[in-house]
Amino acid sequence: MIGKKKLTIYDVAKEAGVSRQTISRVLNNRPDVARETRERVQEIIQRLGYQPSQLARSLSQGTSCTLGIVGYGIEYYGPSRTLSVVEREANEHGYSLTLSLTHEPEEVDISGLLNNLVSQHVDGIIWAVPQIGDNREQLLSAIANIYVPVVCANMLPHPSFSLVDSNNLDGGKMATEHLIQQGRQKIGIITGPMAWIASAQRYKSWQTTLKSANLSCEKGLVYEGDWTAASGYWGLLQLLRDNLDMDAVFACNDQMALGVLKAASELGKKVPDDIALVGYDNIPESEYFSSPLTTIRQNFSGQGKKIVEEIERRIRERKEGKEDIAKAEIMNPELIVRESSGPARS
Amino acid sequence: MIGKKKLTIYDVAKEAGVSRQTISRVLNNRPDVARETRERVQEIIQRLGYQPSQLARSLSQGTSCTLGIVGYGIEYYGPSRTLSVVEREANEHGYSLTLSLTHEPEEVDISGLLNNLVSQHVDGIIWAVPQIGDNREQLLSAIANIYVPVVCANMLPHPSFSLVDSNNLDGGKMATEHLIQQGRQKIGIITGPMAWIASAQRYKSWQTTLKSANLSCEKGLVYEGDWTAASGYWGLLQLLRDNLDMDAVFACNDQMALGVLKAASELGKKVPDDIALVGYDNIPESEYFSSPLTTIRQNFSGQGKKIVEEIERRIRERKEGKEDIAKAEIMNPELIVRESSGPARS
DNA sequence: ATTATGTTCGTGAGCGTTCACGGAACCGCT
DNA sequence: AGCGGTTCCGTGAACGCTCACGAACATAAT
Repeated sequence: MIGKKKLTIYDVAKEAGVSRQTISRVLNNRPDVARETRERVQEIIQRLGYQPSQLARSLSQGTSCTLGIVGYGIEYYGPSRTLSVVEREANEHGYSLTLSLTHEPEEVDISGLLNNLVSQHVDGIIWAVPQIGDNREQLLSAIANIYVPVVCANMLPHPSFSLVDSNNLDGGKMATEHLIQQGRQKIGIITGPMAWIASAQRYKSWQTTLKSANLSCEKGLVYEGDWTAASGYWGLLQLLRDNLDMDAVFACNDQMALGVLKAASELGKKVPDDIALVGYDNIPESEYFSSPLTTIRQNFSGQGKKIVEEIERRIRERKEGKEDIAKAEIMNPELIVRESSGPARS
Repeated sequence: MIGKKKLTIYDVAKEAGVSRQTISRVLNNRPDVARETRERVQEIIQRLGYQPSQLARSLSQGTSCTLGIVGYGIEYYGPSRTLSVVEREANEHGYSLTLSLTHEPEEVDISGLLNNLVSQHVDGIIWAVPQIGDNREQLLSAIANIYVPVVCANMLPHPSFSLVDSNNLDGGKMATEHLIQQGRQKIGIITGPMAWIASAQRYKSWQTTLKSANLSCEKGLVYEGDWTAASGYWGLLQLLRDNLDMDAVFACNDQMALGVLKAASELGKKVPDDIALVGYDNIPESEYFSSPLTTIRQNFSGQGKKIVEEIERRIRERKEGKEDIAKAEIMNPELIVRESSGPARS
């Protein structure tokens, strides 16, 4: 259909022999149009295949029914799940999504990103980039010049934005306590990059939980990974070299746990007999690892729902002239027990 | 920054004591502006933090610098990789992305989806939903009413749209031939859902390759999975029950291959000694499976690049008044040999 | 001095909608 | 006949920008 021009409301009006405003009224289900006229217009719209321009509508109404979403790492399980759910929910609420991705989280021009979204008149912004390094500060200063509501995932809370997050402190605690309850005495940890707040929190929980159980949490039991299976593999090698008697590992995501399983098997260590293992995320594959993985499940789909609900609420309240207040919601993760954290060899 | 109104070009013009057109010229780097004026205006824009409305621009210029992308299954590795690369490339070419996802590919209103994108005046549409069931026919009839270029990933070619795909026939052939070369005699297959064209193609290649090697490809060697590790697990159980002497399996994605590994280990079958295994996709984890996975790598990042290049070309050629012709590009996958397909037990 | 050539800038119109207003036609009632 | 109240519909303006045109002025060429 090359060269065919887009139909406008005028074309429909001419065809129906009425004014553009009458067409507009039909399109928006307004009263003040005779039933006979309405039906005739609807028929013509149908026949011509006319589609009103959302663009012109946005300009005229001052609201675009579009949300901007900034994401990171959507090739990984958590972020892509969140994005998927957010899209579905947004759609259900009548919103389209404009997608921006940060590919290298460090050197990104956050202010430029957000301004770009604002220039497209998005009604709200979802910031789904995890807190890494100082990007929270940058975000805060960028938000200061923005007049649409912002909802974040995976940040420390702040009054300038709404927050929906999963409780990493709780998750880390559950994982560690579970290993202790299984009778493990020397529990190592393979963290994600420490610049990630999620990593830091899980690590901190591991530390405090061990401390209060009077177990060792010395530096030698910590390996900083980078979320990849490779780093889990090398992590276990190093931890075991330094701690021959280590009998459990908390891998801060499931991919690294996979690497741990591989390394253990190469070293002739049995999981869970010799080494108990807990992961994080509950990726669908984790149940089918060589030792089905005990892990922490985050409620990504619930998080996605909350995110959209929250942004919808703030947009609505603004429209009604209320002062919208940012809310924070921290969701609880859940321990999924499988075989990888079974009892120690007797 | 609640309540602050968005600045318009008029605000800047008033502040600078010139007309809106002069501001517009500065914004778009047009000539016909005195250097002194230009610098003064730029300074004022900076100081006020003025951001031109992309919306108004789109309406006025008839081009939005926005691409629509329809995706499916972004919680899986391939689609999310593609999306990520496409976003980056689009950005580099100055395009924003409007994201739509189909969550249940069967009952989706394709025409409505595309019309929705068109009503937002996207300059082009990327259809990144795999061919499943009769969605290609639906897509074709929807495209007929659309006047922006469409580029598809993972479909059978057609003159109505450009195509960037990975060669599944080749991939299936490489996998199967490799197993034959390794001396395997009875090679089963665990496919994805047969409604997916990708599944059907990989299956077909498996079949013809075996036939021309005079090996069995009977129905009993085929199990239709659903891409999940679970289906790989059950698939191997069933295949081995029906074929005690089966010595190799082609799992049509890496997740299912993981399930196969699990089932094999439970049955006491060694991989690759008793059963050789080849997967498909080369997900990052596959190297760390209990037996490092031989698999077929698709060049997702190359595909993403081609997709954006192609749509950019068609948009450009249209703008120049040329008649843009749809192109098709089928990229070759690559065999990655690891241990899971090693030689048979002597 | 006159004409041609640039340079710099402003004005009207238009992109495709919706909003706010007002007008015409009809009804029933006094 | 005159009045108020509905019901239905159309016109001007606005959203924020760009395009096409032309005006004003300065400079250079004849």
